[in-house]
Amino acid sequence: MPQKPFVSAQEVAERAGVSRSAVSRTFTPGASVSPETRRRVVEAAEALGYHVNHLARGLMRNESGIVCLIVSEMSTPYRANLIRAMTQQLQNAGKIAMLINTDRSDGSVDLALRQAIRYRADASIILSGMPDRSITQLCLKNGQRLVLINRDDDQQGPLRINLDDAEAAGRVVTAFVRAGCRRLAFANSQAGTPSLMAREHGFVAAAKTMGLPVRVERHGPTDYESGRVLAQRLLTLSERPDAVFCATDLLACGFMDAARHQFRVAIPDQLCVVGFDDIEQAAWSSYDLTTFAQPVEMIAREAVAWLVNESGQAAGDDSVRFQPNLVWRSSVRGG
Amino acid sequence: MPQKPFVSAQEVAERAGVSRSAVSRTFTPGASVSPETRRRVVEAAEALGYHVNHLARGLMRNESGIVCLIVSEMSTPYRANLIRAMTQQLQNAGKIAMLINTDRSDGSVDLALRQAIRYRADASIILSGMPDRSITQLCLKNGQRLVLINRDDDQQGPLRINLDDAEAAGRVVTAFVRAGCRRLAFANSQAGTPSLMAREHGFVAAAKTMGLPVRVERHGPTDYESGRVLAQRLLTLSERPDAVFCATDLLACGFMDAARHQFRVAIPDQLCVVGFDDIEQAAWSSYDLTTFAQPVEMIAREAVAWLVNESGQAAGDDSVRFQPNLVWRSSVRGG
DNA sequence: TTGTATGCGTTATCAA
DNA sequence: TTGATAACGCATACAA
Repeated sequence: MPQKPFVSAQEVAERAGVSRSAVSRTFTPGASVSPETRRRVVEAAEALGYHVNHLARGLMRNESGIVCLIVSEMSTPYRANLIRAMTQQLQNAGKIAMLINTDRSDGSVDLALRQAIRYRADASIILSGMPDRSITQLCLKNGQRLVLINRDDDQQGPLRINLDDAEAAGRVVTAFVRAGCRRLAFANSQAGTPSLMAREHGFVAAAKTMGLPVRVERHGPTDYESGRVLAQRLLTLSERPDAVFCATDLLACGFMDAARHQFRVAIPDQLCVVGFDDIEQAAWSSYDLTTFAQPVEMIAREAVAWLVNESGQAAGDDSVRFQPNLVWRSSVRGG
Repeated sequence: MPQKPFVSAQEVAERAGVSRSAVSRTFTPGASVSPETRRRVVEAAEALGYHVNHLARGLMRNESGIVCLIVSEMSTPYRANLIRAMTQQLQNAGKIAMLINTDRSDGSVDLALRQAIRYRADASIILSGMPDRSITQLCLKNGQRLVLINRDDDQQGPLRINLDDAEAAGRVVTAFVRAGCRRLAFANSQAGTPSLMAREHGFVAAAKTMGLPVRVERHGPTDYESGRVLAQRLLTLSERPDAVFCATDLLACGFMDAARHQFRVAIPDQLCVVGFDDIEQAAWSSYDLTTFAQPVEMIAREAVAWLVNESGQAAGDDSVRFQPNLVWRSSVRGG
């Protein structure tokens, strides 16, 4: 039950013996105010503990400075790292991040966007889930900018940042073949997101052109435990694969652990493994996993640069595509 | 350069043929409005795509619904998990999280709190760093609630949530002794935060009462790489330790990897290891680390419950203490 | 239950 | 450069 604890520009003005406008101008970059007036205002503000009310400022300027980050499973290494990069870039650009967790229900991405509208966020960045078309249209109509990361949607209006998953997956086939592998497998979750499916299809397609069949297995959520289950499925086959491409590093870690500790499979001697994301753990020496590095910093930079760009929304093609970098480590022979 | 894209209550009122107040009341829980009026308002709002402006509402009510999360190194497993739990709990309580990254400079916690004040956040939750006393006083004076997680500060006013680190550390000595270990070591970073130091001191003190000396080593930031370095230091001693308590799981993972892969030390046969935090990776079978589980969900629940609690700030003693749970795994003999 | 009028803390406009 | 005044969108005291 808050009273009126915050000090207003009015009070500062009175103490400094100037008008509210003078106070406002003092805290508005690029406004004209005399050095003497500024000094008195700053002094009074300091003494009173005055801070500009961004709620009111946002109301006036119709620009809150808020950018919504909409994300599920935010504690997984890749997501957490992306959030870190995003908040940092946003702050550098003078914006502030509002974080919305969509772990609960399925329509919660829409709910999150509604929340973004209520707080008059200047923009929303969607890291997971797919919003309904009607709600994205509502955002855009309300002048709110939208960024979709790895969503691979074909909607016009939002900025779409994607990786070339299929092309990357193709490179894995080449690597496996060079390492002398012939019995390929793909380990995926059942999440079915565009990125994951693109990796799967890209891998299968590239293998097909080389005349190699691929055993595809899918299971559960995209996490460590699913990786273990997938290893149990693939390593108990009569025809055991000698190379596995896991859709993410988390799956790969689980897969490798089960392969080594449960099935006594030597990596890379008996089995080559490749992951995706280059999470921190991939570099840990227990895994030393060959994987694709997502250009997290570039993604964040690109997204924020587009958001703060004043040139309307017509910046030509609002779609950016990055090539993930293959990081060679010891989970694949040769290299 | 946003125009006037958002639809206001005024427009809804006109379309519904009622007054602005009627619209306001329709969206204010517990306000008196007739079913018929409500129906017409809701219909008009739906058609126009109206959403209450929380900036304006916050201005009126002097309550923004915003809670600031101030955190550094937010992509580390423990922090990321705490952020996830916090955002979830906040949303359940009808609040929204604003995330501020303080990775950059040292005074940035103060800067973050200033930002929180500017957005008139109802509360701030500090997960890392120590704010200056003057700035916390400013927050409190402005009616903003403050929660300090694992900061172990003695300030009055904020809610302080802490673990009993020292007591937990004492239990590790007992476990090591039971496992037959005699040459104890403590591996710490140079961060010097209250939690880490409490673990160190608690461990050393408990060992002393049992007449056992402890080799303490500190190095770098609190991460995986430091764990490796610490292993290099401790495992090249002429008198090699047979038990190591690492201040965090991240340090422990690095330590174990270096111990096994670089020094061919068998865990737990030749060396017992205990960590702290129970991050997800601690349960991965490459580590299977005995460690202390932080009650993350309870911490988040407690913090949010205190924040939304209407009963002034005089809820007696604003300090909560949790006992971390020792999770037994295979990095310690016996168990 | 409904409408009218007032105020929340800003910034933008305009005249001085 | 400065100050008075009008918005911004909403909630609420009060009168009807």
